[in-house]
Amino acid sequence: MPAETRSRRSDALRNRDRLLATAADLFAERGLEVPLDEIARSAGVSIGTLYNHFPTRDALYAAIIPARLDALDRIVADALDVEDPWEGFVAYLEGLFGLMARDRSLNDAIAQRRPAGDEVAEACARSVDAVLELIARAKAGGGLREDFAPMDLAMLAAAVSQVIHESGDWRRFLTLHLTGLRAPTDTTKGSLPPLGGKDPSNRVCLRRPGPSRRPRSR
Amino acid sequence: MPAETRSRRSDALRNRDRLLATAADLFAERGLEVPLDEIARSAGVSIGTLYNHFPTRDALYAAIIPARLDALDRIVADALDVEDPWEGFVAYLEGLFGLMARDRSLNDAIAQRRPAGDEVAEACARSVDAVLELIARAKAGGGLREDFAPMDLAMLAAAVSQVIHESGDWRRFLTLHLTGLRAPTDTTKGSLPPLGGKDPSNRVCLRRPGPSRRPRSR
DNA sequence: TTTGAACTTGAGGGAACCCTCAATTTATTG
DNA sequence: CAATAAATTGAGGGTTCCCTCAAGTTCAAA
Repeated sequence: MPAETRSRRSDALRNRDRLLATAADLFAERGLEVPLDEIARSAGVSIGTLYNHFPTRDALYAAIIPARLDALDRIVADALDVEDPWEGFVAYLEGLFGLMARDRSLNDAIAQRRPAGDEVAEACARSVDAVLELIARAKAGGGLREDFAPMDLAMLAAAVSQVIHESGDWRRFLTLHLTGLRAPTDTTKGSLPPLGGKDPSNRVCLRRPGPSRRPRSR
Repeated sequence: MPAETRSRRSDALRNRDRLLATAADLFAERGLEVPLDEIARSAGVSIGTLYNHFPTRDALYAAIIPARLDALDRIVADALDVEDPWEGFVAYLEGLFGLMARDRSLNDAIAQRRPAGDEVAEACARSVDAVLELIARAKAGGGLREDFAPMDLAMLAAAVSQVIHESGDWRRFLTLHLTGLRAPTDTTKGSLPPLGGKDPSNRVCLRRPGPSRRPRSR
């Protein structure tokens, strides 16, 4: 006889889906601390059902994360596809922080470095390799300073996460961080990208400073 | 007759002092969220007594803040005393963040922009003027980029606060932010300050990049 | 020393959130 | 339509922290 002849009940599947959808929304909007009671209520289900499907908050979050991780993988892949090493590095940062800005739970998850579940840890490890590659390439041919360490990226992520949290203009902040606060000196005149405070089409400036600017396409 | 003929009881004064000292310690060490029960217990006093002296958590914190605000005033004054405008600006940042690193409650207070009490708000306003002055001077003669806005300072404070919170090397982060991530180009070769990862005498690099470096004393 | 006001105490009620489990309902299968 | 396994339910117990207040204690003035 087959291993399992009895299939999952339809209402259980429906409830599970509802819970996941609701939790994803609430986590993205308000962070990881949303009361579980509220998630259950919003999903039109009792708290007991929530616990029935997901014994812990982490289990619930672990069931939501994969989609975000896929997005992250895509961002990393895209960044690696960018020809110019510096632009690729910046594209990664922009993608990652954009994701964090759209989903507060990512923000929280990073801040409290508690990788809810092995799957997350694994996916992080997966992307770490790619990120190291991005960094190496940016150092070799993109003008990233040689003493830049992975720790600096972690600090930057933490920093930007807080800027996002306080509804700051994180793109502006990132641009500042990438280029520094100093005005152009006589020798580097004109090398600073604009900050674009209120610009609705807010993009981090990808261009390298200095005279050697060549347009790039992807 | 005099307005108040009856003096405060000695035990009340003693308890108040103990509460303030204990709360200052705990707030500095663990942030603003320390349970009030614990503060009372640590002070060797009942929770009722705490509430008797300080009806709200904010009232308690408001009674603690002045010392920190004085320190902040001193930092601002010292920064204004620095001759070189850029160095003065950096000295202010270093002082402010150093204060935040030593006292997690400052960190929290800034993060949740809830200026526990008018006194705090007033002191902030007081120092804002001086800070604007520092910024203006740094722009005029210190090479601070012209498009730097107070908002950028607020974002930086938020960012550094998170770096501190996660036990990051905030001096390193600050140096990076001040100078940017790009390696020296041909024209600016040698202008980057060292990051000093494990250096125990960790100071933010105050020197201006470029050839025009003159030592300075205070 | 007495006395009254000032002060302290800590049990306890309330709120928010967590999690469990016995009773009930519902889907599926024969 | 039973029969039964699968799911759902929500009241309730646990924890932590907040805050109050009636009863008790201590100071200091007379």
